[in-house]
Amino acid sequence: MYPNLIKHIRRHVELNENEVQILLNYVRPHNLKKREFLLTQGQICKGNYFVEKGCLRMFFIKDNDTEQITQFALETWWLSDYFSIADNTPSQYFIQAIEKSEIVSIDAQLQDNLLRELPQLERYFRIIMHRALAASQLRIKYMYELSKEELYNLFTSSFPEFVQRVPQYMIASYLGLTPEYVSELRKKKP
Amino acid sequence: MYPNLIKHIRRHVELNENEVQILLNYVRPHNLKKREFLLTQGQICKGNYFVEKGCLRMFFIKDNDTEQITQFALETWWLSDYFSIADNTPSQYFIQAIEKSEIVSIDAQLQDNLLRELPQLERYFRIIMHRALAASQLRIKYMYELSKEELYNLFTSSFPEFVQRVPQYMIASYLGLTPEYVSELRKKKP
DNA sequence: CGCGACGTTGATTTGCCTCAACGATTGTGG
DNA sequence: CCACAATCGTTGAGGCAAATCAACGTCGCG
Repeated sequence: MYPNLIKHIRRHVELNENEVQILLNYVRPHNLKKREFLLTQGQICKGNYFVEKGCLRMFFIKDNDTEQITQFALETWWLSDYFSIADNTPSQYFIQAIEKSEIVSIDAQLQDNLLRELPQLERYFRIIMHRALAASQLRIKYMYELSKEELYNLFTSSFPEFVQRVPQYMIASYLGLTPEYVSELRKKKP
Repeated sequence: MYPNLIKHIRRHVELNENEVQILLNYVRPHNLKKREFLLTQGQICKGNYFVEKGCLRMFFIKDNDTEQITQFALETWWLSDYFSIADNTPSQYFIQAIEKSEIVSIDAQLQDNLLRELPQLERYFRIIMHRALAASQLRIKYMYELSKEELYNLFTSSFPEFVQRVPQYMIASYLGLTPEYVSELRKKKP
């Protein structure tokens, strides 16, 4: 049951079999088909989502009616609208499965109870949030530092397997450039 | 002693007088003059910095030798290179006082011991990291969503008092635009 | 006073977008 | 299993937001 989640937690804190059972009372499975949604704009984001298997994207709609992807999540990544969860405010985002996916969620309402029962998870989630924040800081640095072309080259050489897995226009969207321009860049250096 | 820090922690978790004393064993004051540095590029970031009074900026140097500001920190904000702390790797950043400032730091090496002595701080820092991550997600959304002009207008109308406090070229740098262009925007709508 | 830090102005350039049109591939209902 | 429509990627022409470059005003401070 959720081997990736349990393994991931145990990489950071202790969790015996009994405690695993307690945890399981608080989590919910979501088996998603390709293109199925976990969250849509206007809803309050109710969960923190862990990818057991598959792949998610988070995006919002810009004024010109195009989708702007802000996050991907692969196996063992957590994904959520942390602003909506923190302030209990309607989300601006959609979260959608890019492919058939197995997701585990922890309900935001119940998370406090869970953390009271298993206090070591305070530590686990602190570490997870810390790492996510580090990643976010680095990403912002790249956005300031690199041209669109450099961003594209860095991303494709850092995640070659991922680039195979998802359509090109999603990579383009995530990097903040147009599909047309990605095409131009690909022609440039094959 | 550090009234803002204690008050800030107590806004999120319980902390009695005895526990405050324990905390004080782990924190260090830094009284900074204007332009003094807490961190310079190449050092491993050793602390998480809380602004009791004053104002910090974090920046790195781009290839064209210009300073790129990535973060400001005002009173009651925490600031650090979370990547350098997490991976114990040399920082790419400088952290500098913009004005005379009183900073409190928690040493990264000792933080684990502190958290073992005061486990409720696991919760406090989880919440802090969560909020910082929410802010970072929102900022990335704005970077994708808004033009430079809209970014500038949003920032100046959101933080009018802060805009008075720091030189204009720093605002420009943080928003990723040139001082010349800020000048043009200011002329446009006074 | 004079020098360095800060802001402004205008001319020119460019990275990347927009728009429109056209292949190639995928998948789906009849 | 084929027809045909989406979906996805490519190409080229033209345009614009914002950068670069250079030069000059101005203020505060040692």
